[in-house]
Amino acid sequence: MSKRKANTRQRRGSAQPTLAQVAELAGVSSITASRALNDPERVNAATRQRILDAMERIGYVPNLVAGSLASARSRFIAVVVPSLANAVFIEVIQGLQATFEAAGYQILLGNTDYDIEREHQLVRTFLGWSCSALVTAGLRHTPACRELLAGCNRPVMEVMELGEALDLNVGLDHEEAGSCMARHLLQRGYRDIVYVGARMREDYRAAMRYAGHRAVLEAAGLTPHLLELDRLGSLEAGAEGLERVRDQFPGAKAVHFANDDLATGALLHALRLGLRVPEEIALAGFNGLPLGQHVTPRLTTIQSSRHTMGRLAAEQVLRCLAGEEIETRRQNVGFTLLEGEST
Amino acid sequence: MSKRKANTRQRRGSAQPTLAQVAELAGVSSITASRALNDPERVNAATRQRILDAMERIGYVPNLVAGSLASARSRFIAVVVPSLANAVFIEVIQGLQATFEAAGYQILLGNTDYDIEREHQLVRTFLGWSCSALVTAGLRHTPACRELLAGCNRPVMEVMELGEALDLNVGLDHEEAGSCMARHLLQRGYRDIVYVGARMREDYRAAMRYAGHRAVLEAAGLTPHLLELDRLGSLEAGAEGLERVRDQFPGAKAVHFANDDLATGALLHALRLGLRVPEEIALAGFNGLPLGQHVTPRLTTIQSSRHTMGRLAAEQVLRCLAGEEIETRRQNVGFTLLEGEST
DNA sequence: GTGAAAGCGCTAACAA
DNA sequence: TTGTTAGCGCTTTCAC
Repeated sequence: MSKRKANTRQRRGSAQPTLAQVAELAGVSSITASRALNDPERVNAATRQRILDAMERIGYVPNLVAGSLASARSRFIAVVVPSLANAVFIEVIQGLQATFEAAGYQILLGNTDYDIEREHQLVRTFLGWSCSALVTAGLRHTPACRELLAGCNRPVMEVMELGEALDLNVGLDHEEAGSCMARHLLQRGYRDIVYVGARMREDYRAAMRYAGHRAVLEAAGLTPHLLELDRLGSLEAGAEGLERVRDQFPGAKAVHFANDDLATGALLHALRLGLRVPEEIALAGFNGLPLGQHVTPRLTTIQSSRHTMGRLAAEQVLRCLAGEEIETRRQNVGFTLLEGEST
Repeated sequence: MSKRKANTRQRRGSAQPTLAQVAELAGVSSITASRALNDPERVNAATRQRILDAMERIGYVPNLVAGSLASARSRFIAVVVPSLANAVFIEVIQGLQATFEAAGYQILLGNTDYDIEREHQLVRTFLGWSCSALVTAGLRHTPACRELLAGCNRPVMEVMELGEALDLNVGLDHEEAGSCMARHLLQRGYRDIVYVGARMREDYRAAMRYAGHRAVLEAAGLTPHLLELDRLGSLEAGAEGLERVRDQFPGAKAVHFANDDLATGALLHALRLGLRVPEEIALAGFNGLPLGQHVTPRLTTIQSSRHTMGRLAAEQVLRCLAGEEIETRRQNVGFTLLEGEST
């Protein structure tokens, strides 16, 4: 055969400097260069400095994809939420992010738009990225998704509500929160009470709160009234809710809204209409968003600790990843009734 | 030597089914199984079905890390924002996410907490993940970060403001927005005007708006007054801002706030104090958040289109990734003055 | 339409 | 403290 024709076929070189090049420049093997980054203590200080200098010199950026493939772990935490339009999820994400990023983990964010099929698909994708753990908002999944989560051999954290969790669980009891507010309204003397929800098949935690609300009213011998809006919670929807309550339930004295967006929207709308709150109509919400606490009258609502929920969830997952023994796999962050002047 | 002792050292098997196993079960080679997923047209329909059945049967989840390493591309889009506490960034992210996810890309979200060193670090990390493109909020980066972005050979999109961008740019002219509001206030007859910002070294776009505001006032022969708060914008901070303006600038007739959170906080606080708006004090904001449009009086503000900004940015990046020729690398989404009753 | 071989860039395991 | 070797699971290239 003619000239030793190298059998190296063309390979798309990303043209990025590699660890091997760093190692060569520093006069060490690539594993030593690797250790200089990932396990600095195990490398001689002078050697390490030479390696770091070499990296600097050629502009080395570690290829994390290759590292993950080799080590079969990534520093990704998958976070799956149903919506980004709701401040509540954003705050949970903030709590998660601050804690995970401080520990060197990256968040891989997925938005299901309240579609559990989409959730399943996102979970598959994230598992395909070898994420270290998964955090999902809520306990409801498709059977296939549950199976995937149960068998993935990674910490799985379900936040927001409490219940039969797959693995770890941080949240609050929404039914109890609904009851709490209903009891408050009864205690204030209201009898004609309407609960207003928005897309409760999707926002099923609002339906749980309604269940608690309803149980209290029924136990008191009252008829629960329900109005469901066909759009997600917003100030706009709250205004519409108030209009429709006045139309469909003219005798209503109090309205228990599924969340603060709705309740504040209704409250601001009432002020616009010149309705006296709570004299003519009392309004209550859920979440304890800052907004409701800045309007006059202040909104009566239930304070949930979203940031804490995120932080606790992240801490628990990190503990799990560190191999620590987890004693309490379920944590109840509770809630507080904020009595404003709107009831 | 004794028995053919297999020289296979223990390797952490992730124990997950692999494409090779799928292929074996389906009686094809692994590359065919790969094509059944990534390039279905090139595989015989019956064969493809056999492969998909096999995947289903053994619960195959594609290892995207391995795929990315082999192909040197991921379906990640890095998105770097300075804060998640600000609704504005959330809405841009929503616009980006909806568009990118629909095109099969995942968002890798980074939060710099207004620290451009942290931004640099995040950009390195994301490049290490072979992200397909990067989106950053703003044009300000460390020199090293600029260099990294300029040389990374991927689409780089800078959103929020307009200017000397590295590659692609979608945003609005903040200086002009500040001028626009200042002109509005002058036109309404206000002369004693205070601009209230919050941490403007970090939120430098607020400083740009102030520059526009200031230029208009100076051109009109008026003295610009500035009050800077040492915390990020919030309803709470807005209330404090109003207090401090009344204290430090007793003659002030109008307050131009750097954003709607501040302005609405001030407006709600004024209502609480029983101050008449705009008779005793006029208040204006920036962003056009729903909140300001639901209070009475409605807040005069500037509407920016965050969702559109995100969508346009994503569309532009996708076009770039598809290899299309980009004619306009800079897009101005503009803004609209919303005249409420607060001025 | 399908397959064989090579290797993406890194790290685990073992060895010195 | 450092190095050798193998291979993570997939896709590219080239060949049929």
